[in-house]
Amino acid sequence: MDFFDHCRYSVAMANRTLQTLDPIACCAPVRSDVLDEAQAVLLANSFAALADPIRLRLLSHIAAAGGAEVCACDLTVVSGRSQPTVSHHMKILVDAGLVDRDKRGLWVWYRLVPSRLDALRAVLG
Amino acid sequence: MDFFDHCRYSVAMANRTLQTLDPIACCAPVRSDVLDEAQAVLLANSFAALADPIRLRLLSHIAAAGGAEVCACDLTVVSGRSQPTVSHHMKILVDAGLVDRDKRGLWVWYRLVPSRLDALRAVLG
DNA sequence: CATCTAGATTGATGTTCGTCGATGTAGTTA
DNA sequence: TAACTACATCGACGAACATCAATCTAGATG
Repeated sequence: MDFFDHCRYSVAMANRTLQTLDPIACCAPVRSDVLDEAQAVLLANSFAALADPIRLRLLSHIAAAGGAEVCACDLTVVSGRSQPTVSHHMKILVDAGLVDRDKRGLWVWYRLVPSRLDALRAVLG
Repeated sequence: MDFFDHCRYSVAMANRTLQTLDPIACCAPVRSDVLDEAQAVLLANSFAALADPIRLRLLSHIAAAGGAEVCACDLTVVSGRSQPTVSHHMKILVDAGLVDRDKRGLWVWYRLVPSRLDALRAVLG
């Protein structure tokens, strides 16, 4: 089975007409991607920050503050994890640009970065 | 430093007025989350499917087909990975509900599930 | 100065993940 | 039937991750 058999098969099996498409483009083994390697790595890193239940709940808690800031001292209770673990997860959220960190005196305050979430939403649209 | 000192400190340091807010709500150590544990686990699983550069490029390639289907046989070249690795990643995308799988004859065809991506977008908004 | 406190960092441990060669399986071809 | 093909699964390996006790650091307090 050669290249054009492959094309014909795809047409028959997909049960669609391809008259308006270039028969070469329809089966080209290499197609130019929307995402290049570098973009994919950056985006994957952002989504990885969201790929943990604890971080999602921490983020949700901060988001629920409605633009106000949330004290780090409350987050251990919210997440049910130890202080070092919460600190670790918050660092990941801050590094991903999803949350801003501000230390004032002994306490650390976090607030959402809505533009960063908007950017991720745009990627999914 | 007691509970109310904590409140006063937060007010002073945040340099914001809190007249319109309940002083107890402002510093409540436990606040009801938007996401409960179960929701967070489910969502984290979906985002984890997007948290890999290879999977993002595979998804992007399928999305670039504009609603049409893409043959699995093209994806090894697109991703630059071995056939078992691609199969592994596509299973994760299918299990996450982001992609539909259809085997016809010897070939497997994938297509995007836009509603699933929309659902994730809604979570970020 | 010494003491106390909130949070970051370190180090160690068990788990999960990405990867691919080898093999299995369903479907096609001759 | 036997040979071939496209994809899935298995098994193993190294890398990355989540977790927390112990420790460090910066800032406040006395």
